[in-house]
Amino acid sequence: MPELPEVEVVKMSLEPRLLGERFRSVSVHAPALREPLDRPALTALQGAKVEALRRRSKYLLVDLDVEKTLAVHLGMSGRFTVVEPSEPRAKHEHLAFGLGDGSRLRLVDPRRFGQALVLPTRGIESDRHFAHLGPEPLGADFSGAVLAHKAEGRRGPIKTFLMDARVVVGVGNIYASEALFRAGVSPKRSVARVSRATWDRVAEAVRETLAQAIHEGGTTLNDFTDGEGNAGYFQVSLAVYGREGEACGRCDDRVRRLVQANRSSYYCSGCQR
DNA sequence: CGGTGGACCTGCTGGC
DNA sequence: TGCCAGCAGGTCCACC
Repeated sequence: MPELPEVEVVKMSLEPRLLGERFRSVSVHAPALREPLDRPALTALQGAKVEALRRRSKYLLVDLDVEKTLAVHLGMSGRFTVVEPSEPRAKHEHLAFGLGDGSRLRLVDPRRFGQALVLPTRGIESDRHFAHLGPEPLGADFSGAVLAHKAEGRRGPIKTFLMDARVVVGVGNIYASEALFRAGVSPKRSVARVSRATWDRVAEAVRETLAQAIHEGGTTLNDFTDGEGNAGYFQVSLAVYGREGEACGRCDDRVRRLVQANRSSYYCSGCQR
């Protein structure tokens, strides 16, 4: 489900709802997501007040007034939403925080690839989950020059390269295909054969694709929603992802699918070289 | 050393 | 209708 745009959309939608709220209660229902949940650390957040919401990579960061940050990763199937008090516990509701009016902030994640970590707010960047991460694609530290530099001495296809969080964070399987279509670059192209000017085009395409997806509320393929349960609509704007066999909107070719590093890539061989 | 394949999990869809 | 294979938005790690 969630790549950078989806996490950003969840963050923005939860912000007005959570800022200044206190966690009146904490319920931990699952022993583990990707990692075992730290039940004592999570339950110790009872009474803490939300001071800020941030995003780093695909992690949603909830800064609390006890010098702790709740870091939530949605994995493939996670949903982090506020629901009414009357809403019954969902089948895969692994974690929930009671709020002042009786509603609750809950993490539902059927596949359990997500994470919920309690980390010290100060120095969170040096935590093992964050230390290796590359630049934010929508930040000032990301550019064609950075991509060109990181590609030096590397081999392999550009699509896999863009999905490497050490290179740039937040670009997952959907937006890697979409950005490469926008840039007119084949997902099969070796990073060793990309010119400096093309790296600039790729960096720009990544930025534009992600920014547009955020603007359109993220991509809802199956069940993604923001923090209030609203679906996104970028799926309507997808040019190639999930469109194998359909006509390319830009030339007379048809969209093809191939598998790279065990993931489906979608592209148009007519306009992507 | 870097890149790929498999593993982790549940649920849905399509073919027989 | 049932069963099974294949696939799904992420990430880590063993193995070439």
